[in-house]
Amino acid sequence: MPKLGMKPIRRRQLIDATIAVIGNVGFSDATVSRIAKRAGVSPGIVHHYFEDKHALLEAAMRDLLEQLRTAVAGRLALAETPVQRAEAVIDGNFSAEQFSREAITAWLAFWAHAPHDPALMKLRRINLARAHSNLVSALKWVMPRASVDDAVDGLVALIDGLWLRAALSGGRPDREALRTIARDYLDRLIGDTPDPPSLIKGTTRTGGFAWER
Amino acid sequence: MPKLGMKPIRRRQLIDATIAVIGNVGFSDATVSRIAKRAGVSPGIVHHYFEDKHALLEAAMRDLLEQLRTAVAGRLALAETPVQRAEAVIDGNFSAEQFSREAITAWLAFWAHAPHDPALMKLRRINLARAHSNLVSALKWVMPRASVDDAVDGLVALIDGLWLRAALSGGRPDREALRTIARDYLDRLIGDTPDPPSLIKGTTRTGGFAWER
Amino acid sequence: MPKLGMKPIRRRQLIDATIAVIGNVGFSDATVSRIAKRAGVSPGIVHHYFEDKHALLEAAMRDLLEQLRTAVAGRLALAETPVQRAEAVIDGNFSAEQFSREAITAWLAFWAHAPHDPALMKLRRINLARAHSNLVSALKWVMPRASVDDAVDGLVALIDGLWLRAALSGGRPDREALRTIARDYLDRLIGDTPDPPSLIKGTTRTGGFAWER
Amino acid sequence: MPKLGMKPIRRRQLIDATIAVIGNVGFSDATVSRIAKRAGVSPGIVHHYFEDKHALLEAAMRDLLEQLRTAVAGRLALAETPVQRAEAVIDGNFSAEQFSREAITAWLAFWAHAPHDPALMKLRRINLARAHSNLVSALKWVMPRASVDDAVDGLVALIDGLWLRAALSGGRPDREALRTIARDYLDRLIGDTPDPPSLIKGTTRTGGFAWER
DNA sequence: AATGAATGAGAATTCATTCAT
DNA sequence: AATGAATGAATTCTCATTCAT
Repeated sequence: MPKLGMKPIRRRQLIDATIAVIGNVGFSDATVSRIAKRAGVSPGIVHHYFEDKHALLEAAMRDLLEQLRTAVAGRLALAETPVQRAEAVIDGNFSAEQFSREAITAWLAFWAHAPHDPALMKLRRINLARAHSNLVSALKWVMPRASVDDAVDGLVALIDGLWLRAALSGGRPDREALRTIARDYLDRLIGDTPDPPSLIKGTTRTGGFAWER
Repeated sequence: MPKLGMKPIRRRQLIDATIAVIGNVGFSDATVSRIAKRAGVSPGIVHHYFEDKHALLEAAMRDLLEQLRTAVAGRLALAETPVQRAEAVIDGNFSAEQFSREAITAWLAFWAHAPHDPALMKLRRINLARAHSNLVSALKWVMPRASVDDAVDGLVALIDGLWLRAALSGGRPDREALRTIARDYLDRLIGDTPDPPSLIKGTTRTGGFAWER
Repeated sequence: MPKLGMKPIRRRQLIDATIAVIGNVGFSDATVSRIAKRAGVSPGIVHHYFEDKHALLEAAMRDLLEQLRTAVAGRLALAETPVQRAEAVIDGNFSAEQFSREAITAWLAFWAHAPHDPALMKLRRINLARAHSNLVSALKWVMPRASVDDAVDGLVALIDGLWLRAALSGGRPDREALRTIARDYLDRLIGDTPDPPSLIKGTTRTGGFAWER
Repeated sequence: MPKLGMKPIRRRQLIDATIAVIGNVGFSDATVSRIAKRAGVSPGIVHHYFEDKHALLEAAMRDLLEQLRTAVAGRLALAETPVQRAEAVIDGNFSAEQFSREAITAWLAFWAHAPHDPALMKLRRINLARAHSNLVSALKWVMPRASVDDAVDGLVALIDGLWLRAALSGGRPDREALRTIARDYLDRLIGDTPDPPSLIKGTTRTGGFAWER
């Protein structure tokens, strides 16, 4: 007798288990059996809910990125100035939800595998494009146009590098310290340019800077 | 076909092949057979020269780090000022020798596996400590003592993040662009503090800064 | 093809196949593949039912000893006098169930391997202790106490030696002839001491011998 | 430059190493490499002195049996009466030369493998025939003809069984105790039949027994 | 004579996937 | 829907044997 509506439940269990297992034993030892056991189901059932192992891995990576997107989006919605928008991106990346050890380690495992997996690479591109877009749309107001691209590249790289460090440091990562480093970099990038009041959300921008759009 | 003293030759061949294969197909698909084929030897011989697969992998990672160390050390030897020393670290990290696609991808694969492999983790720690030491000993002369640690953490993370980006971007990585971003971060960290003339190698330091040692 | 509750069935099949294969080709050529083929299953499934090859071998040896134990125990239950108890041990060891060529040869293979395998050695000790205990508890009534231990050691050794001979003689072993030799040794050990009537099961012992307890 | 006369030296080294290795790690783990290492030579050289691994194993078994033959023969030469001849066989089997732990364990390993190796089986047959012949020629003078065969079979089996016990007991085997058990069995077999004086070596037999030849 | 490099077959074991129930 | 039995391919590693030096 088929239980109805199991699909989303099982998929979620399996995705969570996948991230946990990859985080705990690494990509190459994340076997279907181990994942199934962690999810509390039999190994056979996995292929009922996912085409194959690869589809499960991809769904897990997708899920990880979706969580990140949500964390950033939530903060972006509250930001009122360009600088706050950039800070929202940073804060989202170092929010507690993202920053479990398992998740960070899994994230690293996925990226390491991406060069050999077009589907993961595609996710990476989408993810990167979103981060870029968010940061460019914020920083372009507070720095010379010509500097924005490099600044964004640097900021994204720094965030990634800090995640890498978190994944590779023993013990639980110190989110605050890492975030502070990223925030500091942001500060240095925008120099002492003040957040132009005219850019505050909801107001009409009247004044202007040389590098404004 | 020489029959004596093959050990160093074969070990080098196998290490190179390991890095290449990991770079090309990833950590989990880097089988002993594939590595042997790439090295042009039979699979069986691998265990003649390495205790087991793990020993080979570790030797390969060690080799990768040794290459990096050499690249940095060579540049450090030529540096005359603290700032030049910091630049030497950056430049060594983005030198052409290090920056083959295969090597970068392998590097990422190793780090992703490190959390599950004490031997790799140990290498990571040694490597990190060296980078820190090099940068601290340079930056402490050109910025307030209290800022040095965070600055170094940030710089190391940025470099790692830029490598990550290189590993994950299609096509061949643009070393110059990446290096420029790192150099720019360095500039921002030390502000407009000029390299104190008194610190130039070989001269006697007479003047002083608040944060000098 | 039943799909549930296969465990006991498969384990038995595999144990039987193991004994047969060891009996036929010897310990060193008893590969998992051969055993699986003999059991009519795929090589892979073996590890579904046994932790590893060693666990399978140990289970097989255990099974062999358990069969022997049962054969002896059944006969002991029917014995009414000390001498009959000793004879029960002998008869159990030469009963038809035990004495297939394959089983005897496998038995020898196991003992030969035991010095290098603590698990087998432990089984040997348990097995030996049981045989000793059975024989001591019988012989102590019919011979001087001081002679019992050596007598038991001799009897056990003779039985083992006769098994060895059976394993090493071509053709099918002549159980009867071998048993007769062991029985004769027993007779000589107890001399013409009659089974003391008083010791017959269920009767009260009234008379006495110097060596009675 | 070929060293002359290495052949017997190397063969002996390799045979001794083979027995030692089999005694220490068992038949299935006695690899050519291990044996070569134990003998202090390179693995390749083994095939210079022995056709193949099997030839080496056979030579080792042959050597073991030859040692036993010598030990018995030496004692037989000194025996003057039938009983002494039987005792010589027993004593030879429990002489110190034979009774190293390694040798006994190797002996057991060889017999366990014999059923699957015609060459070993042949050695076994030769060995057995010699023991039988020696014992029959002794015992026929001191017991009824009809009993001799069974008596010999029993004595041989007991000796084998005591070796088995020695191989399987921890610690160093107690030669004396084991020999005593075998001697006692012999005593019981021949009963109180005295060694007929007329049979003493070098004398002429005049009297007679019912079972004399 | 001797080494140790090299091969290739075969060992145990793992694992994604399929399938009968 | 779910299980766990089953397969067969692939993986790491071992080993007897051969061979260039």
